[in-house]
Amino acid sequence: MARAATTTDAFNAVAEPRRRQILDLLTHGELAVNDIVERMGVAQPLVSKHLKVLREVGLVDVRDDGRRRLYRLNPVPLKPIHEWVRGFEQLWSERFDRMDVVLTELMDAEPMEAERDGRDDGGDAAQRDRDAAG
Amino acid sequence: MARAATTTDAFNAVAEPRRRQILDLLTHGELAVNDIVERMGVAQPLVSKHLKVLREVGLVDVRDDGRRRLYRLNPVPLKPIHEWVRGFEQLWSERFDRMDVVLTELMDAEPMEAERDGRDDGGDAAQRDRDAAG
DNA sequence: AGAGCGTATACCCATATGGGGATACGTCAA
DNA sequence: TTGACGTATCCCCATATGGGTATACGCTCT
Repeated sequence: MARAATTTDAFNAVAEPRRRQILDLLTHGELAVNDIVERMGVAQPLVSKHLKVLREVGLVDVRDDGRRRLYRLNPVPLKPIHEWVRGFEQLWSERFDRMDVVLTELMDAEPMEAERDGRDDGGDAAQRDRDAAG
Repeated sequence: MARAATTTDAFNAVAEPRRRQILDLLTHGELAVNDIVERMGVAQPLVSKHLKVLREVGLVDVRDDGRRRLYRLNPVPLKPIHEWVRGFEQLWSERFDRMDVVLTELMDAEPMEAERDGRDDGGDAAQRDRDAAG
């Protein structure tokens, strides 16, 4: 075997930068292939291929408009990704939790946001038993 | 060219199911390669390879423990992913239109937080002008 | 019908991938 | 030191990929 088909799930579909870019573009609303081609500056066939992948994963919907095809974003398949990553969100905040050194590190590394507010939404894996760690 | 190197960014690293699985496992705390091998039931070299990728992307840290190597999760590189996907979060709720139905849904779907506290870190594309959509 | 535009496909290539098997390397146990 | 264990690497393969170019398909307009 080689690698799993990219067209399999959103995770793979989104792993490709150009595909992400397309999704970003579609965020602004429906776009015809050519619009995307222009905005991305890549060959049309390329765009069509990427769109195909996105279509197969369900990240975009198509609509015929005369001789054009309007693509529309369908963010729903991103949900699993969001959910999965969300499980780790607390970790990169809580990393402090039982850390000590880390605190220092963070202090001068990124003093910005992303920590306070003890949200414990649905972190499946994440905090389940991070105590088993130490 | 072929595809971009998987080792390039977290997006790619995480596109591989096994790699995600490893990260999930590491959620419970440090693990030696063999632990992972057992829990996943795949060949050891395979695991080592995946770990290498994860290492290169910074998703795991290694620590030497005698003849074992303990791997530890480092969720930080997931942040960009989280942030990117988060930009779409609203969309898959707003999809119905933009605020009407959604409001209701939000009400009883996630009464929690997750948006208040005006962190607007990386919501690049997403809501920028979803009004251009209609 | 014919011309032209917009898009999808087909085909070809180079390459990185995930996986397998064997093995080298480093560390601990005798 | 020798042997066993734990892990990383090496080499090999099949395959899917992203990209390029050419072309086929579909629709619109004249």
